[in-house]
Amino acid sequence: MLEVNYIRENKEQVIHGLKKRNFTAGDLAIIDDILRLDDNRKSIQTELDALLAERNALSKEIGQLMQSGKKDEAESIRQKVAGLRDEAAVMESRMSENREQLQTLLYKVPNIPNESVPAGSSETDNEVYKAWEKDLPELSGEALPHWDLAKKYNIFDLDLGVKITGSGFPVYRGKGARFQRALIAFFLDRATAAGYEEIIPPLMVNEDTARGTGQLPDKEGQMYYVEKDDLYLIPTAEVPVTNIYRDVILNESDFPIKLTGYTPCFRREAGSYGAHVRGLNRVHQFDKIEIVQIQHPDRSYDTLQEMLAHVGSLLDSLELPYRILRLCGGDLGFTSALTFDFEVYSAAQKRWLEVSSVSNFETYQSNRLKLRYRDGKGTRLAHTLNGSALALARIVAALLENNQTPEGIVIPKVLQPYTGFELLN
RNA sequence: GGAGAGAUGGCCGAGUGGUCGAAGGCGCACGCCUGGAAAGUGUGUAUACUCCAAAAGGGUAUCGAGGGUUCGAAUCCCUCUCUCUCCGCCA
Repeated sequence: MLEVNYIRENKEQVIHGLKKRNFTAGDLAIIDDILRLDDNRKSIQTELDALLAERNALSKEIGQLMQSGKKDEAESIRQKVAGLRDEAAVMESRMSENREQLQTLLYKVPNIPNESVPAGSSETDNEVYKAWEKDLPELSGEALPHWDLAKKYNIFDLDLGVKITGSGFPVYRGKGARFQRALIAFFLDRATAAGYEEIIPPLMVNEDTARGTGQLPDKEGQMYYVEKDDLYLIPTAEVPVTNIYRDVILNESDFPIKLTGYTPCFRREAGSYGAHVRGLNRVHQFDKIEIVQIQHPDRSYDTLQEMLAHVGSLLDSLELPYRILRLCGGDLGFTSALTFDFEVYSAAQKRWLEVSSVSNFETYQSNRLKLRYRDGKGTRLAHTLNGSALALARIVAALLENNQTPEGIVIPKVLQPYTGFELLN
């Protein structure tokens, strides 16, 4: 979330940013509400602190009087302090009420979009940041979508997943399973080669962790929740991996922190059906390799570019045609300041599939995480960034479709050492 | 799951109602000492909020978390979480 002081000092900028997220004049009233509550909080605190200071001083006096045997004097002060206590109790409850209200409002304010974020209300307004310059692959009339290819070559089975679990839980088999494992290993190797530390995190997280990266309270319905133990299944490795640095104070020399993690990802994605979401296009469980960086605020946008280049190089290696979009204000995630989406072209479906999302959260997550660094004068919030590198299910879909031949599916060269076969048939 | 013990600063560890944001040690930083180092020695070394135009300097809170008793809580009481030991179960 945003810091109140930031909102106070950059009010015009904040309002400008929220407008880009299509806040109406009515919605924007929240900003003044926040500032008013914060003013209120300050004045209550000043009053309360003074009261407590007096109480502490008098209490100390009582102690001294008691020790020197002046019981009567102590008794009279004691009565005075008892009154102070009641006053303080009232003020404390006003204080906590006020703090709760303020917190609730702050949770409702999304991150301020970066200057470069285009205006717009939906995904159709996203800007093509880097187009695909070469020709798009064309397949013959017999080309099959990946769900048909999966049946033909026994790569994955969604019906079997329904039997075992429910819809949207694919079962990968044989060479399909091996292909999956090859992609994971390839992506992890490339990430570690690029200097990211490999992490295997827990797949379930507690409430504090889910709150730290912003899944709570905004996206509660997206996560599977294990009620008995009060745990959430992770929707992305971003959640447990970034939270490694929750409540941490770094030194400037620690930057950049680069982490990567492979995990299955669980998403409820309630209420989406149709041709659009067939096959692997949208499932409840999929594998993803995530890259996370924690960086000095002055360098986070360079880091974002570095991460874009990393994801791009993976797609280049896999010989997949892709384009990069800069998300508009209306499509930008709640916690993000700037997000680039990578889309891969699926020749059989004749559409672009989102395979990666790379974002700079600036201080929005770190404020919740209390992730700071020392800069000589005091502590400041660090910047957090993350990106998929890459999400498997849709990459698999695109590779199956684009690389299909009458003999089988051609495995990209870079993956062959991992699969042990050149043709998936 | 059952029984017991415990949770104090970056780390170890003292502290059972007032003089405790907290002894002592380690670590770290800076200085002295030294040809240089080690040893020795001196000083400093949490976070958040807040007051002040700012600096300096005040104030408040924080001893796992939350609540309570009290004029006053690291210390007493309650609830929760976590850790350790033993037993049970188990990949």
